[in-house]
Amino acid sequence: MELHERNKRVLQAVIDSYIASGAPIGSTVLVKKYDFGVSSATLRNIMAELEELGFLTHPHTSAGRIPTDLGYRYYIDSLISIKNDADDFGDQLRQAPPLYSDDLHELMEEASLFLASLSHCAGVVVAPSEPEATYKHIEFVRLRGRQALIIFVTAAGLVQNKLIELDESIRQQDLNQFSAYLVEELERWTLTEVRQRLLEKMREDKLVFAQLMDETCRASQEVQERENEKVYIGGAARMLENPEFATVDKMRALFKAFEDKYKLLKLLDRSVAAEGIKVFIGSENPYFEMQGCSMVVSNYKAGSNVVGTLGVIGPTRMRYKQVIQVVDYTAKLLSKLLGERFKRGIER
Amino acid sequence: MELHERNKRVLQAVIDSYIASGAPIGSTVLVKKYDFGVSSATLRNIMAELEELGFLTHPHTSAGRIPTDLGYRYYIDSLISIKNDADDFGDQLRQAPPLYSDDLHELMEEASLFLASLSHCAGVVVAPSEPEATYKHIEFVRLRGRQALIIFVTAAGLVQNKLIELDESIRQQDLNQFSAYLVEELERWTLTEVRQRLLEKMREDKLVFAQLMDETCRASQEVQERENEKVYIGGAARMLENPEFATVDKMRALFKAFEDKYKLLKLLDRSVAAEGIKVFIGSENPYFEMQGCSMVVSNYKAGSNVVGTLGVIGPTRMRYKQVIQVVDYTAKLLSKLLGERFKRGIER
DNA sequence: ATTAGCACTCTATTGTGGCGAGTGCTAACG
DNA sequence: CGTTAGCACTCGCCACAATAGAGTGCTAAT
Repeated sequence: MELHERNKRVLQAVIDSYIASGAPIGSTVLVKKYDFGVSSATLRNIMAELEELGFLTHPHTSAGRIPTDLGYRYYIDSLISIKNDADDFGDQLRQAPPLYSDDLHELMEEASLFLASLSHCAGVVVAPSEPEATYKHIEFVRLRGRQALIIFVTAAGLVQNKLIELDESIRQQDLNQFSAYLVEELERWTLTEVRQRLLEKMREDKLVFAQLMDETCRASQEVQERENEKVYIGGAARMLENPEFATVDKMRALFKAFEDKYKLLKLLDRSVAAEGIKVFIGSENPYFEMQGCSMVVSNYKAGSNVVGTLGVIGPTRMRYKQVIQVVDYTAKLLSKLLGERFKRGIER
Repeated sequence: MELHERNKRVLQAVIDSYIASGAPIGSTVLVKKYDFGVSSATLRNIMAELEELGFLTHPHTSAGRIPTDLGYRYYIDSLISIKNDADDFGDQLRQAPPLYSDDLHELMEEASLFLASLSHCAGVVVAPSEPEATYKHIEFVRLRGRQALIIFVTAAGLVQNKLIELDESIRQQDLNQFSAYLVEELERWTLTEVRQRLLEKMREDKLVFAQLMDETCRASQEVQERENEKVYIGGAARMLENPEFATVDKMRALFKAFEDKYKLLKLLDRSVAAEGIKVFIGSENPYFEMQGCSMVVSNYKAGSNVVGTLGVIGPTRMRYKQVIQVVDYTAKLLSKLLGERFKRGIER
């Protein structure tokens, strides 16, 4: 769909103004704020045209225009040109306090808060999912009685643990030996492969470690599933700063939606495949039935692999230009941190 | 302060009704709902008396009575008798889905959500703080280059980790040996004591492990501090169900307050000393300047030691009878879980 | 001490009219 | 034909008034 140059500029002006003020934009306001060289009557004609095309609407007869979802879509796809724009956000981004935690969980949480504070929306980070069983280390620690802790250290330096029941006959010494064996094998094979090899090798041998191996695989899987379900939502209260959520019902609906992390996860996972920034406007996201919300999401990597998704959820009327920069910057920042720290581990 | 029996009953009736309905209670309502055997005029006199004593107030001349903070205080201290009451909550509590996670972090989060869902308020759990350095296991895992992960397993089965820089000259084999040495010593001594002994023993020996030991102590301290700052807030959105937070400003203030976890921590820590349930009504809690909020808190234990605090934050007009039961039950439940699982570890 | 009765107070709700912003349409203009 | 000035019309917003209703406080009687 191609518009005349002037109409494009009008559409952009309306959306810019509306994003800035939150109030419907009338023709006279445009005349005063922008220099189109035409009268308000002409602008009215243009706006009527844009409305007919579905880019604008107005809440009632005697109100100014506001963008439709389609209008925002066109705005995002064709009208935003960050380069030329005065509102480059880079300086502020670089001045923001960086992420510093060395604990991966905390790092994710920091990232979500970072996103939130810079975008004035809710920040969302989906925990990194690593390819199956790329462990750097596996350790068994006996607690009391039959209970023991199995500890996994992933290639990315993430430490996970799970409580298991262990046969009393297995001594800590055996465990250490088994752990050492595993660690060595994991240099070359994945956990399931190791299991396969171990079973073959042991067919004639005693089967005491076979059970332990199964237990380990099961624990690994469970721990990984648990990890994959993690979604960090930071600064949800930031959303309340926006006047669109000024009614109690809207707020309540919003927080209800945030509580259902699983749905959110599904929604975000959809975007994991393609790289780059993606913007979902209002009704465009089917799972998230929250009205009037948009998402700006991107992927982050560890080394050369895409491992997770992060982004921002805010009102459809958000400062896309800035938010897109924030999300992009954060994704790159997180990728850099993960890459720097654990490059070797991940790339193997 | 002793009231006449009848006046007590009136005060209780007013507060019960107000908690149930949220609207100011008039004299005629009381006559209809309760059987005091007196007319509304007498009740008006009684209520005027109670107001003079500071237990009740009314928002404007032609409105019914609502409790003051002092009124609630008297209600909590003298009028609540759970035993006799029909609204025993025990059955519902026992029917609630239990806490099941074996990961301590998740267990805390589950507990906070458990509190929230049963109380319809926000649930808060302060992470357990264990006495200094009661570790069950310490492990070193080399990542790439100088980086290594140091992993602590506390007596309660909590796994903590911290990234450290390590001299390249130290081989993984040395690390394993050192770890084995530490684990053995930790059976009898705390980490700082081990450090002391090691330094004495090594004075003449090579000092390579002294540095590692220092690093370990520092990491331990940092990890512990990090742990002690953890506050789990579950179901904050539950608060929105209460009509008192129907205005946007209240909501915003509330969530702002929740975001400042540090203040909350301070507030909750104050109650760690004494055992049993405590109720802080409205303005009684100085740090938490949120108007119209009360807290019901208790401690939980691991074995015989008090290790943490948990509770509920909600509107001053909350169902104290139920909430007190919920908090008590949850505290005992969590204590039981921790005690069962890690009894031997903690008690050593 | 308790009660019935009544005047009084204050809130919440509903209805009304005026104001202002902004549109859509028409007719005139270059 | 695109642009513009002018004007009637629509609708939300706000202030104001009128009304109904709930509940109190006081007084006098029991």
